[in-house]
Amino acid sequence: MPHDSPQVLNRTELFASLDDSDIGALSCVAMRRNFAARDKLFNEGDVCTGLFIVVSGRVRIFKTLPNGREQVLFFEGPGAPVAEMPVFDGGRMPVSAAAVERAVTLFIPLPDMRHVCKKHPEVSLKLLEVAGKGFRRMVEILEERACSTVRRRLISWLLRREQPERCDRFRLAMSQEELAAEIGTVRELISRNLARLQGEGLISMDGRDMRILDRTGLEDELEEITD
Amino acid sequence: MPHDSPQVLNRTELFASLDDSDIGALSCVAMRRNFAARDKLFNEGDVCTGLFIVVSGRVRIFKTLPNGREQVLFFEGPGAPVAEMPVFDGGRMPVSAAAVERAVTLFIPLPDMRHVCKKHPEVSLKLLEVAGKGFRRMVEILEERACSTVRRRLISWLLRREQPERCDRFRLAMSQEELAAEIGTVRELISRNLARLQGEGLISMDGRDMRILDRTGLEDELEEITD
DNA sequence: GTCGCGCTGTGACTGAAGTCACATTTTCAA
DNA sequence: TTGAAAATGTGACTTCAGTCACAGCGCGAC
Repeated sequence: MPHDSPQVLNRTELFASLDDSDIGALSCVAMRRNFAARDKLFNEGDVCTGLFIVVSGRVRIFKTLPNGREQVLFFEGPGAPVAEMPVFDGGRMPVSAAAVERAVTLFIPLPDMRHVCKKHPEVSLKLLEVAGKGFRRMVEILEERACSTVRRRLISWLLRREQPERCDRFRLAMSQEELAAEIGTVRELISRNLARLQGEGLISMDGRDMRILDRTGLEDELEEITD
Repeated sequence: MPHDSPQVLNRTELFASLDDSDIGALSCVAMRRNFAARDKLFNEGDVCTGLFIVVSGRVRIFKTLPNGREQVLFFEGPGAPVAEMPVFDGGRMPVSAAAVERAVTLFIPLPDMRHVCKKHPEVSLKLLEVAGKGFRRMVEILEERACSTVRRRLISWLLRREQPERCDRFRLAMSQEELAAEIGTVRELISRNLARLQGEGLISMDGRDMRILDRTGLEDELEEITD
């Protein structure tokens, strides 16, 4: 059912500036692609044939390291473009992408995308904006990995993972293995550090049900100089 | 002497597609800025007011980590744009840049740059291409830092640092301190690892004069599985 | 129920990275 | 030349990440 694509595209930041006829044209070439949880959108090394727009669900962008471990780079939700960057430099994908949960996307083939960019310079500017954010995120990851302990990264993750204020209880939506990948370490260290945080009275946990007991205590620890 | 700017801009990949009148217009707004060795072009956190085009000399792009150490991200030489990425997302600079040696640049203010991009969609596409390369480089750095030892990174640096084939002798153009920053470690480990490589007969050194004795031996070691 | 399997907790160990302190060498300017 | 500052070499030590092995535990399939 491609007839609802215009509504979707309209709402994306990327194409917000396009008029109806152009949105319509885009909708015609955009292909709906559905993915089950954990399905791959593409793999590192794949030739880049176009970009995806997330319609529903979330997509995990990650890099598989030579030692077999994974480093999660981004999560993208509805409205966000995926794989936008390497589209324009002709190279292969440097990272992989997989659906976190069942996800729907629109796939826009590279030639069509180029065409839109030429016709609407604002779209290129938006893409550059997205690229900029991606770059900032990479710098952030590098910084975190370069001089932060697993404990700090875990605390930071615990604090950042929910936006609503008084949401100090939540359920871990993933295995410790997966959490480890996101933070850039191994399962055992997650287990140990969670246990230690619990022992120190900073959090409590029952299975995957977590509770933050001393939010300010955790925040304070992040403030301390890293050195 | 802004009259030679057209020649310079003409030769950059970024503006190669512009015609003479547009190059001329750009030249008029481009400001020549000279930097002595080690001068900063800009600092992390600076507001982004435009982009630089390197005319001569080299520029080092780096991130200062919270623990006071530096991680070098890129070196940019003549013709390359610097700080192109964050220009378009309105944010502040996430990284710093400094001249390696005496350097000349052209500074193009943000509004002018935006104007050029709107008028010449190809320039945006080129910028996206540059951004893509930058992203790949960041992934590469992340990969290297995440699962490579200092020894491997050092070997890799020794082998990659010169393109001509039979150039197994060369002079270290920087202090061990600076090399450490580039590789992402500290001086002492550089010193130790160089000493060890020498002890193993893989290289020899006399002060900063280096010689690669067993290139294939070094290459072989890089091949070995990282795990 | 109970068998099997994936997930989790933990102790013991290894090895790399980084810190500190200090000795030694180079460099370069007066 | 020489004297101070910068750069380098090195031993001893600490900390932390990661590995291995193995012991529960929870839960669904049958």
